[in-house]
Amino acid sequence: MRPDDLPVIRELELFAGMAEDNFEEVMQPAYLQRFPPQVELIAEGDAADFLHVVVEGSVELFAHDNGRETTLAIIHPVATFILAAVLRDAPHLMSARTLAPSRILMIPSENVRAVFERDAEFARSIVQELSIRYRDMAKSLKNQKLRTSVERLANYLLREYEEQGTTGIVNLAIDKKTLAALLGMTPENLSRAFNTLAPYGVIVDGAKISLTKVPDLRRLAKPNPLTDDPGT
Amino acid sequence: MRPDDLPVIRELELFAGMAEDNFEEVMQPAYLQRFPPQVELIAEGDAADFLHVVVEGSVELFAHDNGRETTLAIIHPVATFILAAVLRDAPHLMSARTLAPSRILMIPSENVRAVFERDAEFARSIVQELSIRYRDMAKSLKNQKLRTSVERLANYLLREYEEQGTTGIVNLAIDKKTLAALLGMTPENLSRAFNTLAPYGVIVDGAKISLTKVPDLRRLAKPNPLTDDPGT
DNA sequence: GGATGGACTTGACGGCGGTCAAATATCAGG
DNA sequence: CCTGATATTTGACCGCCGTCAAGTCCATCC
Repeated sequence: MRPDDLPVIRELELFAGMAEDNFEEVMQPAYLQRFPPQVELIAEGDAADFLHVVVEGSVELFAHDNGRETTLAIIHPVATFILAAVLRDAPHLMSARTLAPSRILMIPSENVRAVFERDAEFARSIVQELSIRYRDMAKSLKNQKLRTSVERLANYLLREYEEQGTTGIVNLAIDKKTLAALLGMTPENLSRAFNTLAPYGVIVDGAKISLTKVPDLRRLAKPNPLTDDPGT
Repeated sequence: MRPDDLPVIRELELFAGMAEDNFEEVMQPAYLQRFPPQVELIAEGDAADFLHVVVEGSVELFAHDNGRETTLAIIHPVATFILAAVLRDAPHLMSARTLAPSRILMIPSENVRAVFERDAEFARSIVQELSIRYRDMAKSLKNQKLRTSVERLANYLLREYEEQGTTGIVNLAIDKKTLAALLGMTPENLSRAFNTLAPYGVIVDGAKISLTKVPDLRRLAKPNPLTDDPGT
């Protein structure tokens, strides 16, 4: 592990409050590994042996059922994933693969659980993290059940627009195929959804999306903090 | 509160492990109230002032966006709901209404949070509860994104079939309109979905559903523990 | 028993979104 | 710069599912 990685991880909400020696105990057996893109880190049904932290790159959480596959979330640095499975010592409900070249920190589950037992501050952080994850999942379900695919795309673009600093340009961090799966549609349909949004000032140039009529787009999307705002 | 209610609540996973005096501290300011059907207990956006426990009856969790409404879950006794909002002291993402005449226990959020701070066993239980809720939500999202409406209905029937003791009869505990919203479709479409399942031995008589060809139905539904099994 | 209202079903129709196939664009190697 | 592989777009078509409207069924209340 590079010496300058540890402080970044230490500053994660999840680890920020815990006692120093407990932090060391959790990190000591952990190891940081580099992965090329498209490596499957976790398969649905596997035991949750490690808590994962994306230190660099990005990770897609996806799942299968019948022959179909869908994307449930994209994890960007620095963030943890699959906490719930680790805490319950239960099989993973989702698979995970790297999207970009990534560095992943892997902490043995038993160490996480052991320190959770005796560090009250860490327990508190875990509860907050889990609550956020639960609420994000609830928002995704609302998004999926209550909106059409065009509305989901419009809201996604507006969210990225805010996060990327409200310049007129949104850069898609993931390829369109993955975006389609995340938004719950096929790549063909995503392409058509972009065309549908053209009259609302959405101009597509590869991964670079220009938004020239944000108020119009907002009127169409009707964003709702109780469905869209992540991490609250 | 009736004297025989307390032991039932005490036995909930969430409260079972905590110290007796802490349990009393949580329960002392709580109050148990009776509600007729179709009363809105919570509205989306409200502050989470109370942790709720369904002691008797049933409660529907639902949400709005644009003009649309959908059902996200049905809570049966004895179980808590909206834990995550309480723990984060954040606005509710979902509304809640009684479906049947119900008795609801309401525990002030601050008391829950206060005891959480100092009862490690209670903290542990909360983490387990939250993890289960998170995973159930993830399963719902998979169910919704990866299955057609007929498949969702078939899997719902098979789950009820198991829970109701694998007699050939499944009794719908909720009306068809609510079931349709829970499964993410319109009442009209639910009606058609039942017809579609007729060749698979699904016979509808009001709220009484007979399953006469369970193996056939199972072949169609392809149930998957990682999508269907609740509470793991 | 008949009337009233709500729950549920059925039919007609249309649109959203999926599938399949082909065209086009993009990009990494050579 | 060329080439194959991959990503994306487009067109044709169709099925699933939503909407609207009109039944039908059923429980409840005179």
